[in-house]
Amino acid sequence: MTRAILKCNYICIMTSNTHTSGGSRPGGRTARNTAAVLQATLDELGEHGYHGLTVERVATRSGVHKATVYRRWGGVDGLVSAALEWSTAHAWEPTRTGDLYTDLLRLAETVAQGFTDAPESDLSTASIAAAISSATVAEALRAFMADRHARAAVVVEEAAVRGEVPEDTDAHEVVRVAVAPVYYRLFVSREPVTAADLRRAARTAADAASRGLLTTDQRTS
Amino acid sequence: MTRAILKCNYICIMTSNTHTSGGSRPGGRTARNTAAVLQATLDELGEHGYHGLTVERVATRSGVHKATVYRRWGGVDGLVSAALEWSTAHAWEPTRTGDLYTDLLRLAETVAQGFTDAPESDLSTASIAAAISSATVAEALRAFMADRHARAAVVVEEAAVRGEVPEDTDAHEVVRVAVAPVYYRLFVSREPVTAADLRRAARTAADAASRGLLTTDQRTS
DNA sequence: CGATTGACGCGACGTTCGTCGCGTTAGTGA
DNA sequence: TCACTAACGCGACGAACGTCGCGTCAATCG
Repeated sequence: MTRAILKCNYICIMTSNTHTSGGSRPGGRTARNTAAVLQATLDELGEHGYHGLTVERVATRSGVHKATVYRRWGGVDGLVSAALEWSTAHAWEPTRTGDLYTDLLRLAETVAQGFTDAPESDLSTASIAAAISSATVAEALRAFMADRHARAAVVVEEAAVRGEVPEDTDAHEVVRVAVAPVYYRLFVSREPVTAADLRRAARTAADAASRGLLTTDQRTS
Repeated sequence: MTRAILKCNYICIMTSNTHTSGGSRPGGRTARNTAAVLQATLDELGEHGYHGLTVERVATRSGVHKATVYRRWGGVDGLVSAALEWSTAHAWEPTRTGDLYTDLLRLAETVAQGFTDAPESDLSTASIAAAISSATVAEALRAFMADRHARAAVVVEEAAVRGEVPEDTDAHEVVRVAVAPVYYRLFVSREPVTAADLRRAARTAADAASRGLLTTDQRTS
């Protein structure tokens, strides 16, 4: 399943994770192991989820010895963290349609799909879960989300240029208002996420922004 | 630590969990074990968090045998689920000040404190984490949140009566818009949650509601 | 091309987890 | 009060987890 994407991952990891070893010998075998292990981690996450993610299974599947995995990644959390950090390198761009509401709707749809349909949904969900227990994963998730936020903010800044929203609109806050309800339904209230919910979230964020409710100098009592 | 509250829990569990055994013998020993085990679960959650929650430790601390815990609760997820279901019974009421913004602010503050300062913060966090891996906990969390949502919606309905917001305002959506950013920062973007953030979330929800952006018949393209 | 040395493979070890069968205890109802 | 039986206590068991010491391999550099 999803062989094409996984193959892509394989190559990306091989070329981008030479720095992961950090030390003095980023040689071919180490990089090859890194690729195999992270690939196996993603596969295992897809089949058994975060709860069923085991170092022993990852080691067996990747062909790398168990002790090596423990030495280099420290355990399950380290594996998830490494996989998440790789995702940060995998650049992402928001779709820009020239209309703020539509852009935010695409954003919300991306989030919803990213935790349900998408091939990386298991990694995404695992990251949320692992970040609660592990400070390492929490930091990796924070960095990942900061990167995505910075990229997503572009759609709001362009809307400001077009005059759709005030100049001093807080782009990050607009993004938050648009996507937060999606995460809330997925992980907290456990309500289903319908297409109408996504539209409402995007509509609320866009309208609130255009009416100047989400400016940077908002002084709230 | 927090002995008074835990004592309260103890009594509540003893009296309210007679139905938990469900079957034909809700006798004194069973109820006593239930109280001891759930109490130990809360204590362990407070000391070691969800990641460090172990059936064996809960059994030892409660004085109930390990096999019994596995039989009745099935494992760690069952313990968290049972503790969460008890919390649902522990009725909660939102503070009502007569002003929608202030009420929503109190709501957001309650959420933020409920995951950081409060004595039950460990249970709350554990529930979010466990619900990702366990369908049982997910259902318990859904029921819990549905109850809280229904109770919180009152502040919006009263605002509608006062004329602060349109009659056809979607009370649940207003609550969602007010609290979702808090959860988002806590568990997803991993940003700090400041008092200003809480005020902004409440302000946005209150303003959006008063301007008719959150009505039930909102037809979004 | 050969020496160096960091990373890896290997197997064994102690620990913890979750399950099982059986004997005992203690609520329940006559 | 007494028999009944559901629930519990108990100890042992296999399996999986995570760690360790040691021998080997291969990437790097002279």
